Amino acid sequence: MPVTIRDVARASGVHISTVSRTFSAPHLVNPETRVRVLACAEDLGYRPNRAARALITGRTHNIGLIIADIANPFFPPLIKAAESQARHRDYHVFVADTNEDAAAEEELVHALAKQVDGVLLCSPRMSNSLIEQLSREVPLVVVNRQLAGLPCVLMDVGQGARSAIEHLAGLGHRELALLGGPRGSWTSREIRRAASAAARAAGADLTVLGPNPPTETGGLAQAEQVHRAGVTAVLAYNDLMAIGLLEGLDALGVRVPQEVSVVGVDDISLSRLTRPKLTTVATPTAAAGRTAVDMLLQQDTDLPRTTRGGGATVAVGVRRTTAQVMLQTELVIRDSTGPGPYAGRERPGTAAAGPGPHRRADPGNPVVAAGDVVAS
Amino acid sequence: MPVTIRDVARASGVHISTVSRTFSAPHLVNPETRVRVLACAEDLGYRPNRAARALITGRTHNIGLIIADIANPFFPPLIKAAESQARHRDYHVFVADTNEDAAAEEELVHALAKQVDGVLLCSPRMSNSLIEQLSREVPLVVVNRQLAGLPCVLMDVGQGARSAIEHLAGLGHRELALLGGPRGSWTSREIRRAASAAARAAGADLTVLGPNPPTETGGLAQAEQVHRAGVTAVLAYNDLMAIGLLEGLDALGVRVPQEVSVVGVDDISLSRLTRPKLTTVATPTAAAGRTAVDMLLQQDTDLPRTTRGGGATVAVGVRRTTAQVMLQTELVIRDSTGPGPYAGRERPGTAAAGPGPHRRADPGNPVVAAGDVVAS
DNA sequence: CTGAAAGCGCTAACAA
DNA sequence: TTGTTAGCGCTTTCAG
Repeated sequence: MPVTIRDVARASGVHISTVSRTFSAPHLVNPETRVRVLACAEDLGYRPNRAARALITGRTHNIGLIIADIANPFFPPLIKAAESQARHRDYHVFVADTNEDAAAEEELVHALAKQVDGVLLCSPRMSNSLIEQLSREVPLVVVNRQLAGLPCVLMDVGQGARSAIEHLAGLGHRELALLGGPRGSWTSREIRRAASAAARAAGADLTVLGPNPPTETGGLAQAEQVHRAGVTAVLAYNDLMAIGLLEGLDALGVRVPQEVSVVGVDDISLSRLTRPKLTTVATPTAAAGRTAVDMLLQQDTDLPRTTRGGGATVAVGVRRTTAQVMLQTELVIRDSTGPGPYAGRERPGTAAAGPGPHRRADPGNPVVAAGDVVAS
Repeated sequence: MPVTIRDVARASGVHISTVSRTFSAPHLVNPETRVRVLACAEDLGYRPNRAARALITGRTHNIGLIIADIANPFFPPLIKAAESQARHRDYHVFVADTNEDAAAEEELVHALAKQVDGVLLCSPRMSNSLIEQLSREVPLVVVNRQLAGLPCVLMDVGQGARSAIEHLAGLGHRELALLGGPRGSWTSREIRRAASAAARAAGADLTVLGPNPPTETGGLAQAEQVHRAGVTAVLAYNDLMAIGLLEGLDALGVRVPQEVSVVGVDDISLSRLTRPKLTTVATPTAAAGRTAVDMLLQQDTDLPRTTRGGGATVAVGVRRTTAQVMLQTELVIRDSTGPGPYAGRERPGTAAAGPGPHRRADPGNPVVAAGDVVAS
């Protein structure tokens, strides 16, 4: 039933290799033959079998996308952008969900390795050394994790956390808390590092609570702790946790932002819909997805996979280019942050309202323009 | 570099066909040989190449998942459940996003057809006849669309819409509006049909506004119309639109539920987070994903794909079983609905508060238990 | 129970 | 420019 190259060859009266060439190297075939073959292919509804093709070319034209949790609203825009970008370049995307489980990540990379030309590892939870090891099995691009020898797409959450803390300190908050993210998260460490430094610089205390699951429940569960700790402002690992915290504080009768200010990270679409609307550090998720795919496919074109004869695969020359791209983040000030107990004191210039609200601007297409290359 | 069946054969001193059997028909191989082969495979890190295998078996062990819009929060839980269920059964999932575009759907089915054993079409926008035609190219399971000859997973939004309208009428609303969904959506038609009938039965007027894009913006854009139409209660095609409407009404200074009641459909996680919390018809998205995958794989096991000799593919006997599964929905009453102008009049028994709030219960694993088979 | 051989759909030398 | 041939990694008859 499925129509193969042979059917087309028969129909157009040429050898199958001519049909093959018509699709994979059209310039090597006589224009007249080409149109005839194309016509036959068309009305037989022929489509090359990519898997069969992959067997010999070594390129599947598929990529893998490994995601910690598809249901976490942070990821869908990234998935969508990655899939769209991949498809524009004639690649298809396997999507796999690991449920935030490091072991599942490893297994998935193995399972997908032979079926794809490369894998995007998004917010991985496994160790750096394991990632490096896996990268010898299949080309990898890592999102939200910095690794020396590998191409990475990073979001500058450090800068974001700093802005958030400065915003809060500027509003007169001195007792701050940080709701940490999950164990193994590079993002969580970055936020913690930057937030601690910024708090110190601003002469504020920062209590770290966590690690926590990066979910609404995770935030909700810490509401009482936050309340008891007597802090007046909280930075959460992500918006989901911030929203959970909002709910928890509401249940405890704590008013936001009058008694406690809350800042999230990500700017998921939900954050404009809570009451109060969430102040948050916007991360360019869609751009990250596009960029990561670009980097993976770039690498893919650079690296010849197979050489005929002997069946041995020979890595020809080209060393992997391991650019690391850092995408900018931006503090979006909404309604969940307000003046703290020291407002107007000690830092007169900045205490009033902070800078005017920013709107998140999702960067456009170009890879390099989307961020700064921090290493290569 | 990639280790093949031949490497394992060499290492364990047997013929490649024995290695092959060790993996695809272990019972046909001497236990002692088997363990030896397995051991060699293990420490060489051998994994069968599924694409090569597919070439001869006719089964790729992949499925395709075609989604109108990954970023629409309705879909991620479905994708997650489908991917998880597929993987449990040793299948991988291609995910593709169509941006609500019917033409893209068709192209994607073609593009994926050869690489998968079947495709899940979720909330398709293309015509029934086209879907039927495509189903001759690759096994299809359709979610949120009813088609005579094809396996479908449906959610009983008709019942849901009826409950919603009855709930509103019971609260004393007589002037109702329906925000319709996108053109080509079966769900939208079902809701409209059921809502109209229920309104008529309750002696209420129902103004239909639409079609609309199934997004927050789509709902927001209709706020003024709703206000101007003078209705006191609105049923929206989905939660996203309902939430947009909430925002729009808020901007117009219209209070919910005091002046206008709003009901959504889907019960996306967001709906518990808006203020007021959204009353909505919960749809069992995760169960739909699982069920659809089950039906697809069931079909896949039923339908032998290839027969050796002559290379012709022969459909052997078995007719496709085209069960249609209808999953239950449930009205979840929260804070966006309240008494209307006729509260307490004319229908004394029901006007007060309606039935107590329900919590959405996501049905468990089993396919058939998850709903009623309405046809087969 | 195991080996030999053919071939899935396709591409890539090599010859003509 | 086209046909011939070998073979990608694997499964599956068919003999032995």
